[in-house]
Amino acid sequence: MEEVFESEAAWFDGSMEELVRELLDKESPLFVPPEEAPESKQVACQKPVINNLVSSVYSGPTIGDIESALSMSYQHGPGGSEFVVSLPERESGKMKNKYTLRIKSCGNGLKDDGYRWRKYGQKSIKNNPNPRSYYRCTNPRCNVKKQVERSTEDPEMLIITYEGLHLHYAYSNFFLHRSQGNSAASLHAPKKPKVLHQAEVLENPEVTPPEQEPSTTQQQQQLGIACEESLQLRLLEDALQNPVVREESMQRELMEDDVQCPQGLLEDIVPLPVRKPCNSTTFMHDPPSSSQPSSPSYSSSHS
DNA sequence: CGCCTTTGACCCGCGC
DNA sequence: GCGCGGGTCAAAGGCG
Repeated sequence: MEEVFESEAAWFDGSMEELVRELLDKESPLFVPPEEAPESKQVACQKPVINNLVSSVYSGPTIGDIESALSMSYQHGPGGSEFVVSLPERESGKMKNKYTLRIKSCGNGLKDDGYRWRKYGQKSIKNNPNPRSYYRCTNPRCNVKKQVERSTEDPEMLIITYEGLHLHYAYSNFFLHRSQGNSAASLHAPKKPKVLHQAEVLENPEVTPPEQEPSTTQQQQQLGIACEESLQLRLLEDALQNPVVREESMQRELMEDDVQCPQGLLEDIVPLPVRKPCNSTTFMHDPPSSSQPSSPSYSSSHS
Protein backbone atom coordinates (compact mmCIF):
# COMPACT_ATOMS: atom_id res chain seq x y z
CA MET A 1 0.00 0.00 0.00
CA GLU A 2 2.79 2.32 0.86
CA GLU A 3 4.43 1.46 -2.42
CA VAL A 4 1.32 2.52 -4.19
CA PHE A 5 1.47 5.97 -2.69
CA GLU A 6 5.10 6.36 -3.53
CA SER A 7 4.81 5.15 -7.06
CA GLU A 8 1.80 7.27 -7.77
CA ALA A 9 3.48 10.39 -6.52
CA ALA A 10 6.84 9.60 -7.98
CA TRP A 11 6.21 11.50 -11.17
CA PHE A 12 6.60 14.73 -9.33
CA ASP A 13 10.00 15.27 -7.87
CA GLY A 14 9.26 17.96 -5.33
CA SER A 15 7.41 18.89 -2.22
CA MET A 16 3.67 19.03 -1.85
CA GLU A 17 3.79 22.78 -1.94
CA GLU A 18 5.70 22.76 -5.18
CA LEU A 19 3.31 20.21 -6.54
CA VAL A 20 0.39 22.46 -5.73
CA ARG A 21 2.06 25.39 -7.38
CA GLU A 22 2.74 23.31 -10.44
CA LEU A 23 -0.87 22.30 -10.61
CA LEU A 24 -2.00 25.85 -10.13
CA ASP A 25 0.12 27.01 -12.99
CA LYS A 26 -1.56 24.48 -15.16
CA GLU A 27 -4.92 25.56 -13.87
CA SER A 28 -4.21 29.23 -14.08
CA PRO A 29 -7.62 30.15 -15.56
CA LEU A 30 -9.13 28.93 -12.36
CA PHE A 31 -7.07 31.07 -10.09
CA VAL A 32 -9.10 33.52 -8.11
CA PRO A 33 -7.40 36.11 -5.94
CA PRO A 34 -8.30 35.60 -2.32
CA GLU A 35 -10.34 38.23 -0.61
CA GLU A 36 -9.08 37.56 2.85
CA ALA A 37 -5.68 37.31 4.47
CA PRO A 38 -3.95 38.81 1.47
CA GLU A 39 -0.58 38.45 3.10
CA SER A 40 -0.77 34.73 3.02
CA LYS A 41 0.02 32.50 0.13
CA GLN A 42 -3.48 31.58 -0.82
CA VAL A 43 -4.97 29.54 -3.52
CA ALA A 44 -8.48 29.55 -4.79
CA CYS A 45 -9.29 25.91 -4.60
CA GLN A 46 -11.68 24.62 -7.15
CA LYS A 47 -12.71 21.19 -8.06
CA PRO A 48 -10.18 20.44 -10.80
CA VAL A 49 -7.34 21.55 -8.60
CA ILE A 50 -8.52 19.38 -5.76
CA ASN A 51 -8.95 16.47 -8.08
CA ASN A 52 -5.44 16.91 -9.34
CA LEU A 53 -4.16 17.11 -5.81
CA VAL A 54 -5.97 14.05 -4.71
CA SER A 55 -5.13 11.93 -7.69
CA SER A 56 -1.51 12.98 -7.49
CA VAL A 57 -1.03 11.83 -3.96
CA TYR A 58 -3.57 9.21 -3.18
CA SER A 59 -4.64 6.83 -5.87
CA GLY A 60 -6.89 4.58 -3.87
CA PRO A 61 -10.31 3.51 -4.98
CA THR A 62 -11.95 6.52 -3.44
CA ILE A 63 -11.07 9.25 -5.88
CA GLY A 64 -14.34 9.00 -7.66
CA ASP A 65 -16.13 9.26 -4.40
CA ILE A 66 -14.20 12.34 -3.47
CA GLU A 67 -14.84 13.85 -6.85
CA SER A 68 -18.52 13.26 -6.61
CA ALA A 69 -18.56 14.52 -3.08
CA LEU A 70 -16.78 17.69 -4.02
CA SER A 71 -18.85 18.28 -7.11
CA MET A 72 -21.97 17.69 -5.08
CA SER A 73 -20.85 20.21 -2.54
CA TYR A 74 -20.01 22.77 -5.14
CA GLN A 75 -23.25 22.13 -6.87
CA HIS A 76 -25.17 23.05 -3.78
CA GLY A 77 -22.94 25.76 -2.53
CA PRO A 78 -24.39 29.23 -2.07
CA GLY A 79 -23.58 31.78 -4.70
CA GLY A 80 -20.07 31.05 -5.83
CA SER A 81 -18.45 27.71 -6.16
CA GLU A 82 -15.00 28.29 -4.84
CA PHE A 83 -13.52 28.63 -1.44
CA VAL A 84 -10.10 29.72 -0.45
CA VAL A 85 -7.47 27.29 0.66
CA SER A 86 -3.99 28.33 1.50
CA LEU A 87 -0.94 26.23 1.83
CA PRO A 88 0.65 25.55 5.13
CA GLU A 89 3.77 27.55 5.44
CA ARG A 90 7.19 26.12 5.63
CA GLU A 91 8.96 26.24 8.89
CA SER A 92 12.66 25.67 8.55
CA GLY A 93 12.11 23.71 5.40
CA LYS A 94 9.33 21.63 6.83
CA MET A 95 5.63 21.93 6.21
CA LYS A 96 3.56 22.86 9.18
CA ASN A 97 0.41 20.92 9.81
CA LYS A 98 -1.40 24.03 10.88
CA TYR A 99 -4.38 25.43 9.09
CA THR A 100 -6.73 28.24 9.81
CA LEU A 101 -10.36 28.09 8.92
CA ARG A 102 -12.23 31.36 8.85
CA ILE A 103 -15.95 31.07 9.07
CA LYS A 104 -18.38 33.88 8.73
CA SER A 105 -21.00 32.86 11.19
CA CYS A 106 -24.62 33.78 10.96
CA GLY A 107 -26.87 32.88 13.81
CA ASN A 108 -25.88 29.45 14.96
CA GLY A 109 -22.61 28.37 13.63
CA LEU A 110 -20.77 25.22 12.82
CA LYS A 111 -21.80 22.81 15.47
CA ASP A 112 -19.93 19.72 14.57
CA ASP A 113 -17.08 18.82 12.28
CA GLY A 114 -17.38 15.11 12.76
CA TYR A 115 -14.85 14.90 15.55
CA ARG A 116 -15.16 15.12 19.29
CA TRP A 117 -13.16 17.79 21.03
CA ARG A 118 -12.29 18.41 24.62
CA LYS A 119 -11.65 21.92 25.74
CA TYR A 120 -8.45 22.15 27.73
CA GLY A 121 -7.90 25.84 28.03
CA GLN A 122 -9.04 29.33 27.35
CA LYS A 123 -6.97 32.46 27.21
CA SER A 124 -7.68 36.07 26.64
CA ILE A 125 -5.50 37.30 23.83
CA LYS A 126 -3.86 40.65 23.64
CA ASN A 127 -5.65 43.16 21.42
CA ASN A 128 -8.58 40.81 21.15
CA PRO A 129 -11.51 41.22 23.54
CA ASN A 130 -12.65 37.72 22.69
CA PRO A 131 -10.94 34.84 24.45
CA ARG A 132 -9.29 32.03 22.53
CA SER A 133 -10.38 28.53 23.34
CA TYR A 134 -8.16 25.49 23.05
CA TYR A 135 -9.55 22.11 22.08
CA ARG A 136 -7.96 18.71 21.75
CA CYS A 137 -9.31 15.66 19.95
CA THR A 138 -10.78 13.29 22.50
CA ASN A 139 -9.26 10.28 20.80
CA PRO A 140 -6.31 9.25 23.00
CA ARG A 141 -4.29 8.24 19.96
CA CYS A 142 -4.88 11.49 18.18
CA ASN A 143 -3.16 14.68 19.18
CA VAL A 144 -4.98 17.04 16.86
CA LYS A 145 -5.65 20.39 18.43
CA LYS A 146 -7.64 23.36 17.41
CA GLN A 147 -7.97 26.90 18.60
CA VAL A 148 -11.15 28.89 18.27
CA GLU A 149 -11.45 32.62 18.52
CA ARG A 150 -13.51 35.42 17.15
CA SER A 151 -12.05 37.85 14.71
CA THR A 152 -11.39 41.31 16.04
CA GLU A 153 -12.46 42.96 12.82
CA ASP A 154 -15.64 41.00 12.37
CA PRO A 155 -17.23 39.58 15.52
CA GLU A 156 -19.20 37.21 13.34
CA MET A 157 -16.04 35.74 11.94
CA LEU A 158 -14.78 32.65 13.70
CA ILE A 159 -11.13 31.79 13.31
CA ILE A 160 -10.50 28.11 13.83
CA THR A 161 -6.93 26.94 13.72
CA TYR A 162 -6.34 23.22 13.31
CA GLU A 163 -3.02 21.69 14.20
CA GLY A 164 -2.11 18.12 13.47
CA LEU A 165 -3.64 15.24 11.65
CA HIS A 166 -6.55 13.04 12.63
CA LEU A 167 -5.34 9.46 12.61
CA HIS A 168 -8.73 7.95 13.08
CA TYR A 169 -12.18 8.02 11.63
CA ALA A 170 -14.53 10.86 12.24
CA TYR A 171 -17.19 10.42 14.80
CA SER A 172 -20.47 10.40 13.07
CA ASN A 173 -22.92 12.40 15.09
CA PHE A 174 -22.15 15.04 12.57
CA PHE A 175 -23.40 12.83 9.82
CA LEU A 176 -26.21 11.46 11.84
CA HIS A 177 -27.82 14.83 12.09
CA ARG A 178 -27.86 15.07 8.36
CA SER A 179 -28.88 11.62 7.37
CA GLN A 180 -31.63 10.57 9.64
CA GLY A 181 -32.38 6.91 9.44
CA ASN A 182 -29.06 6.11 7.87
CA SER A 183 -28.13 2.85 9.48
CA ALA A 184 -24.44 3.15 8.66
CA ALA A 185 -24.23 6.51 10.32
CA SER A 186 -26.12 5.21 13.29
CA LEU A 187 -23.63 2.44 13.74
CA HIS A 188 -20.82 4.92 14.19
CA ALA A 189 -22.66 7.46 16.24
CA PRO A 190 -21.01 8.42 19.50
CA LYS A 191 -22.49 7.00 22.61
CA LYS A 192 -22.98 10.47 23.97
CA PRO A 193 -23.45 13.44 21.65
CA LYS A 194 -22.91 15.81 24.48
CA VAL A 195 -19.80 17.56 23.31
CA LEU A 196 -20.38 21.14 22.41
CA HIS A 197 -18.34 22.40 19.57
CA GLN A 198 -16.56 25.65 19.56
CA ALA A 199 -18.96 27.63 17.46
CA GLU A 200 -21.87 26.39 19.47
CA VAL A 201 -20.26 27.63 22.61
CA LEU A 202 -19.07 30.87 21.19
CA GLU A 203 -22.05 31.81 19.13
CA ASN A 204 -24.93 30.52 21.08
CA PRO A 205 -24.72 31.54 24.68
CA GLU A 206 -28.45 31.14 25.11
CA VAL A 207 -28.36 27.62 23.83
CA THR A 208 -31.24 26.95 21.52
CA PRO A 209 -32.18 23.33 21.07
CA PRO A 210 -31.06 22.24 17.60
CA GLU A 211 -34.48 20.87 16.78
CA GLN A 212 -35.99 24.29 17.19
CA GLU A 213 -33.46 26.19 15.21
CA PRO A 214 -34.32 27.65 11.85
CA SER A 215 -32.81 25.78 8.96
CA THR A 216 -32.90 28.19 6.10
CA THR A 217 -29.19 28.02 5.35
CA GLN A 218 -28.69 24.34 4.92
CA GLN A 219 -26.91 24.80 1.64
CA GLN A 220 -24.47 27.15 3.23
CA GLN A 221 -23.94 24.57 5.90
CA GLN A 222 -23.18 21.97 3.30
CA LEU A 223 -20.56 24.17 1.77
CA GLY A 224 -19.06 24.66 5.16
CA ILE A 225 -18.97 20.92 5.56
CA ALA A 226 -17.23 20.58 2.25
CA CYS A 227 -14.66 23.13 3.27
CA GLU A 228 -13.90 21.40 6.51
CA GLU A 229 -13.70 18.05 4.84
CA SER A 230 -11.31 19.54 2.33
CA LEU A 231 -9.21 20.69 5.19
CA GLN A 232 -8.97 17.12 6.38
CA LEU A 233 -8.06 16.21 2.86
CA ARG A 234 -5.14 18.57 3.07
CA LEU A 235 -4.05 17.00 6.30
CA LEU A 236 -4.24 13.60 4.71
CA GLU A 237 -2.09 14.82 1.87
CA ASP A 238 0.51 16.00 4.30
CA ALA A 239 0.42 12.67 6.02
CA LEU A 240 0.95 10.89 2.74
CA GLN A 241 3.94 13.10 2.14
CA ASN A 242 5.54 11.79 5.27
CA PRO A 243 6.30 8.07 5.03
CA VAL A 244 6.52 7.71 8.78
CA VAL A 245 3.20 9.34 9.43
CA ARG A 246 1.77 7.44 6.52
CA GLU A 247 2.80 4.09 7.93
CA GLU A 248 1.75 5.00 11.43
CA SER A 249 -1.56 6.13 10.13
CA MET A 250 -2.19 2.83 8.45
CA GLN A 251 -1.16 0.90 11.50
CA ARG A 252 -3.36 2.98 13.70
CA GLU A 253 -6.24 2.52 11.34
CA LEU A 254 -5.82 -1.19 11.79
CA MET A 255 -5.52 -0.87 15.54
CA GLU A 256 -8.36 1.53 15.99
CA ASP A 257 -11.03 -0.22 17.97
CA ASP A 258 -13.45 2.49 18.98
CA VAL A 259 -14.53 3.21 15.45
CA GLN A 260 -14.46 0.77 12.63
CA CYS A 261 -15.52 1.42 9.12
CA PRO A 262 -14.77 -0.37 5.88
CA GLN A 263 -14.36 2.86 3.95
CA GLY A 264 -10.92 3.52 5.33
CA LEU A 265 -9.52 7.01 5.37
CA LEU A 266 -12.21 8.22 3.09
CA GLU A 267 -14.46 8.14 6.09
CA ASP A 268 -12.25 10.75 7.56
CA ILE A 269 -12.53 12.98 4.56
CA VAL A 270 -15.92 12.77 3.02
CA PRO A 271 -19.13 12.40 4.99
CA LEU A 272 -21.01 9.26 4.28
CA PRO A 273 -24.10 11.05 2.99
CA VAL A 274 -21.90 12.91 0.56
CA ARG A 275 -20.06 9.85 -0.55
CA LYS A 276 -23.30 7.94 -1.03
CA PRO A 277 -25.79 10.58 -1.96
CA CYS A 278 -28.18 8.05 -3.40
CA ASN A 279 -28.34 6.29 -0.06
CA SER A 280 -28.95 9.38 1.94
CA THR A 281 -31.07 11.81 0.08
CA THR A 282 -32.16 13.27 3.38
CA PHE A 283 -28.76 14.81 3.58
CA MET A 284 -29.49 16.97 0.62
CA HIS A 285 -33.11 17.65 1.27
CA ASP A 286 -33.71 17.37 4.94
CA PRO A 287 -32.92 20.54 6.81
CA PRO A 288 -30.03 20.02 9.16
CA SER A 289 -30.51 20.72 12.79
CA SER A 290 -28.86 24.08 12.61
CA SER A 291 -28.03 26.85 10.26
CA GLN A 292 -24.54 27.28 9.03
CA PRO A 293 -22.00 29.98 8.55
CA SER A 294 -21.79 31.46 5.13
CA SER A 295 -18.81 32.01 2.89
CA PRO A 296 -16.24 29.99 4.72
CA SER A 297 -12.65 30.31 3.64
CA TYR A 298 -9.27 29.01 4.56
CA SER A 299 -6.19 30.98 5.21
CA SER A 300 -2.81 29.95 6.31
CA SER A 301 -1.75 30.24 9.87
CA HIS A 302 0.90 32.72 10.74
CA SER A 303 1.82 31.53 14.13
C1' DC B 1 -19.79 7.76 37.85
C1' DG B 2 -17.64 9.29 33.87
C1' DC B 3 -16.73 12.95 31.05
C1' DC B 4 -16.98 17.51 30.36
C1' DT B 5 -15.91 22.73 31.09
C1' DT B 6 -13.88 26.26 33.79
C1' DT B 7 -10.07 28.73 35.42
C1' DG B 8 -5.96 29.97 37.82
C1' DA B 9 -1.24 28.56 37.80
C1' DC B 10 2.62 27.22 35.48
C1' DC B 11 5.83 26.76 31.58
C1' DC B 12 8.21 28.37 27.65
C1' DG B 13 9.61 31.15 23.79
C1' DC B 14 10.65 35.62 22.24
C1' DG B 15 11.80 40.47 22.20
C1' DC B 16 14.04 44.16 24.54
C1' DG C 1 18.13 38.66 32.63
C1' DC C 2 13.53 40.18 32.68
C1' DG C 3 8.91 40.83 31.35
C1' DC C 4 5.23 39.73 28.36
C1' DG C 5 2.19 36.87 25.88
C1' DG C 6 0.68 32.50 24.29
C1' DG C 7 -0.02 27.61 25.23
C1' DT C 8 -0.77 23.84 28.50
C1' DC C 9 -1.74 21.63 32.90
C1' DA C 10 -4.54 20.12 36.47
C1' DA C 11 -7.76 20.66 40.23
C1' DA C 12 -12.49 21.68 41.07
C1' DG C 13 -17.06 21.61 40.01
C1' DG C 14 -21.12 20.66 36.84
C1' DC C 15 -24.03 17.77 34.19
C1' DG C 16 -26.44 13.78 32.31
